[in-house]
Amino acid sequence: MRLVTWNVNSIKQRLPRVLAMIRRHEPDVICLQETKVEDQLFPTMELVAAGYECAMFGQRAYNGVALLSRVGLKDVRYGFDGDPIPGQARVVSAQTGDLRVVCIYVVNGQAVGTPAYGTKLAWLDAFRVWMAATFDPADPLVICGDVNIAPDDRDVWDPVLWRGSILASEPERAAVRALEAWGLTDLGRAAAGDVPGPFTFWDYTAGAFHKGWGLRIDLALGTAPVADRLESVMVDRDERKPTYGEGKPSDHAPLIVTLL
DNA sequence: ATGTCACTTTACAAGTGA
Repeated sequence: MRLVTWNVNSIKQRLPRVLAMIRRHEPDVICLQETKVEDQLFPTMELVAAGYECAMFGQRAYNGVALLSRVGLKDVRYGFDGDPIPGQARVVSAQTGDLRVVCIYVVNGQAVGTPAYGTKLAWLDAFRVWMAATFDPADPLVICGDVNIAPDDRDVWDPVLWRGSILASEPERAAVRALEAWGLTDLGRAAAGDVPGPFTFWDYTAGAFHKGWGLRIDLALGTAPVADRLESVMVDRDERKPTYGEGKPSDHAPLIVTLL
């Protein structure tokens, strides 16, 4: 079983690269974030032609998530009970194969101390409460998505520069730990050990990718039955290269998780 | 820190969010 999670920053702009990624990695399940499109304009035909059933939860211009599977989707749920900002499309989940997959796009938060930052922390808490009330950590479940948090200093390119700032602040990191405490393992960190990264995001500005200024903010968090099946986790960094593939890159690269 | 991108609009440049 192979899963990919990828913040595509507009599925309309990124469709050729998504189709090429599918040919390269042949994932069973794909979690997309920042699709930025209403459901009726989602490229369902092209992805069905590629072999995937599609559950999309989108909106115009902002946010938007989608869950694609070539092993079937059952019990699809759109959003979550208790969402403090229910007008924003950020979570879609379903049963696929033997897994419950929860595709999430966490609030960015803009900057520490802003209203958006408060919304981010409130959203993360409400999401955790819903998860705990709805699912059982003894079951095979994985949360995949753009979490917009680098869990610790190994997940930022310059820990001193990033200390305390948005995406790396202690309250954000505590929110990830609270999710893990419910019964989830950070599969990317489990695979990498103490090696920094692997980064999944490089800012578009300042030549960040070329300079290695990356962050690991796209995560796959699995319950114990999933963590026990972990074979490998890798990042397809080629997808972040401007010269690779068709059209411009997203600012995120796909995270590929393979389970036994 | 700042070599960007995508989207939207009493649109054809500028604001917003990332």
